Amino acid sequence: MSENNIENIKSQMRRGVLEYCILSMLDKNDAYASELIGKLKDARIIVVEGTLYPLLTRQKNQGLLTYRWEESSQGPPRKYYTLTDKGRDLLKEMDKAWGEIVETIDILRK
Amino acid sequence: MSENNIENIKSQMRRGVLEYCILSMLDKNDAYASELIGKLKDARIIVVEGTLYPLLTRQKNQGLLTYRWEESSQGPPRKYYTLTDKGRDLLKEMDKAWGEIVETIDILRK
DNA sequence: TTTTGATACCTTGTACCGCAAGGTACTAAA
DNA sequence: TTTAGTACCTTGCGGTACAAGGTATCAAAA
Repeated sequence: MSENNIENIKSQMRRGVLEYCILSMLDKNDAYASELIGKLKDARIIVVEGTLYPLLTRQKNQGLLTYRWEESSQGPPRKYYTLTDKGRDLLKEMDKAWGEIVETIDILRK
Repeated sequence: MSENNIENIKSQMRRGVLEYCILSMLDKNDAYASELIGKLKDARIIVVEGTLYPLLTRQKNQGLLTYRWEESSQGPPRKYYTLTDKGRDLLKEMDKAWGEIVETIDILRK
């Protein structure tokens, strides 16, 4: 119950930064969806497929990302996503917005 | 258009921390809704009434808050909210969760 | 005394988004 | 030829922020 509650809270907090995380990761390296999910899990940010796929599609439709298909040596082909210039610009704005929020919370908690 | 987009992003980011902000503020002082809205606005976290009132009611129903009515020298009576022990406990968990997320983003951005 | 402005409470309808669950398809190994 | 692993994607549901509109109290101005 309390477990459930805090999980819910964490999920809420993640909500706001998920887009930011995706763009951040793609800023460093192109990646495909399953890969991103794995990395986020490692970073203790749990995301399920039903969340990520629509998100990537949304970002692509907004012109923040593009993708290309690449064959895999094992398994089906992968859809590698790449940040566009527009995506990079937005990422910079997100950096600023994130910094502001962190700062604000810091002040509120003192 | 781009303006709109970044505002949306900020709104999303706020989304995850709003509950946390409310409990944090009430941890320091009892307060009533309009007062909280004002303080959040000062902290550059914009929240409208239609967001805050249901949120406070939700937190109250979860046993995180209680309230009492107090007369005002000018204007209608005010509903002062107070953190419960349960609310304080949850706040501690939120502190931890928030710290983790900030740390994670920090790593992802490097 | 009635109207206006400020303060404070609250609700309804809409849109968005994360999640659970389920589905398809390709490849390799058993 | 069936099973396991990988990778893609969609549908339905529930929760939540926001826009907009509504009610009530009090004090001061008209």
